[in-house]
Amino acid sequence: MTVRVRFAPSPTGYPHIGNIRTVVFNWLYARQQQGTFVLRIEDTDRERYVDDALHVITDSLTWLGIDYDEGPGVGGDYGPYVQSRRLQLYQDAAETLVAQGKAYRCNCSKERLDAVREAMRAEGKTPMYDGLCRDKPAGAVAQDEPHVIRLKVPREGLTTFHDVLRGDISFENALIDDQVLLKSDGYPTYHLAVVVDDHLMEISHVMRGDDWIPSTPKRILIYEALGWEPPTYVHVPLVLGPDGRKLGKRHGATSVDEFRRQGYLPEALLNFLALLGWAPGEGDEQEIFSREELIARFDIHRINLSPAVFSYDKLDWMNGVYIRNLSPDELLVRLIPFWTDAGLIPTPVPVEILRTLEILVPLVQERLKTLKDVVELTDFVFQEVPVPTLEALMPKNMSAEQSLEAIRATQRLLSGLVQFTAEEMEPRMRALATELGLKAGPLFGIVRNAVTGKQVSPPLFGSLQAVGRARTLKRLEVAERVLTAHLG
RNA sequence: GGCCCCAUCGUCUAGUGGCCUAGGACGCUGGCCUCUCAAGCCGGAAACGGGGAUUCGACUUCCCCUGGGGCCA
Repeated sequence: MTVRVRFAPSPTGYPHIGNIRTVVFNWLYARQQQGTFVLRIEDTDRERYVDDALHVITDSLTWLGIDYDEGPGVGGDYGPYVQSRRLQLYQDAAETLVAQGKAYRCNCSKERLDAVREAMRAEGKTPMYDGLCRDKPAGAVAQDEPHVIRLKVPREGLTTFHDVLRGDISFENALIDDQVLLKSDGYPTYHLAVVVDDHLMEISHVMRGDDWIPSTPKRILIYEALGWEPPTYVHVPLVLGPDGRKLGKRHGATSVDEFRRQGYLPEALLNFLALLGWAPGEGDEQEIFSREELIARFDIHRINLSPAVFSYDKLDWMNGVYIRNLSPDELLVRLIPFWTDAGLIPTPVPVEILRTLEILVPLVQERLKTLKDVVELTDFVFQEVPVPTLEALMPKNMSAEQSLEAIRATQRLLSGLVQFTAEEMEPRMRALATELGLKAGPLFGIVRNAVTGKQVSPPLFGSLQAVGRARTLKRLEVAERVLTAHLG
């Protein structure tokens, strides 16, 4: 059997990271089985429609490297792939069921439905439609008067479906409402549209969050009424926030686009998501997987059953691993947008600044958890730094006189260098420390504070090289003045 | 509230009756390295929710409870 799976988002905004994890599972399965991955847009809820959401969705998928074989923009033999252009198909399906007596027209008013529900609730029962129109003779509600079409759900028995991961799951029909299939405006309800589309698009596996389990019997009943074979269901666990609740807006960064802007690498995010609820097992302890390895090794039968908490800590670690594994050239390319977005460098990047960036990249590579971290780490190269405080210039056990002497000696040393490079500086500065009777640490610390304006910086001499001789000396002068002023 | 799903370190997980004195990873933590911070290396603390049943033997099978989550209202 050919595997055909789909991602069917509503165009209501940025795809959510929890849903994307499920998309990753679908996509990995499709690629591994050499099946087809379909993108379908479920836009029948016209009120929630967000303009341009389609692009947001496809951009997110593209960025993550999730490609699709059929869908809006790429075509396919099962189109259209946008539900609002398939309305006739849903109407036909609903009318067929009415003609066969498996569904019926219902013209109950909203007021009556509310009253019915209220009454049932008062009795302590689950509010459901009472079936008034169900028992009317066929044709009692005319086709041209406002009405909805409801499914005639069996009043007794069980509806059972098979889930690949959990086995058979059953629900009592008596608890399932005579669900509306077609609304009075001719639009399908969500479940009817999905069933019709999945069937017509020959979707073989429906892999979705397990929060959909309770609605599955409704769909099975529609399949049965239409005489169609349901797909294979794989309900995967939800992704939870750190508070143990279904991951949502309240948990901060949750859209793919936000992760991109925060400086996560798509390959790291993909790796991380694939491991949320899945592991290779069999004693294998590998955690870093390339895209190809994930495709080859993914196994839907090994998807965990329990929900997984999204760990930003682990994602940060994994992102750092991926950053360290990049070549310096590749890292530079990925870093540039973050420098420009922060306003530290102009676009396009002038050649002399590019040289500086090339110096910086190896210095920051193993210090980055996210690409965005580079901004805070290297801003001193592109901006003025604050005047250093006295404390910053006076390490413990050092007097102001000693500090001043150290800074003046450093100024002389750096001005005299033939080449202003880290390689030239380091051995001489170490020798200088010895001459001054200091350890390297305190001396370097003074210079670091004076030139970078920070207690913590990338390796000192590379940083000085990036700042350049003129500005380095200027900043040392400022520090010198701070100390002379203090000494009066 | 009704129905449904789930249950190994704080988190992600390995484990499918004896290989478990429960393994790995993140995080936390002690140390080494070291110009700061990282990275790297070595070490540590940290879990089978509870009770029955099956079995010579249960993390692993079954039942109940508890807990968490979800859907509907």
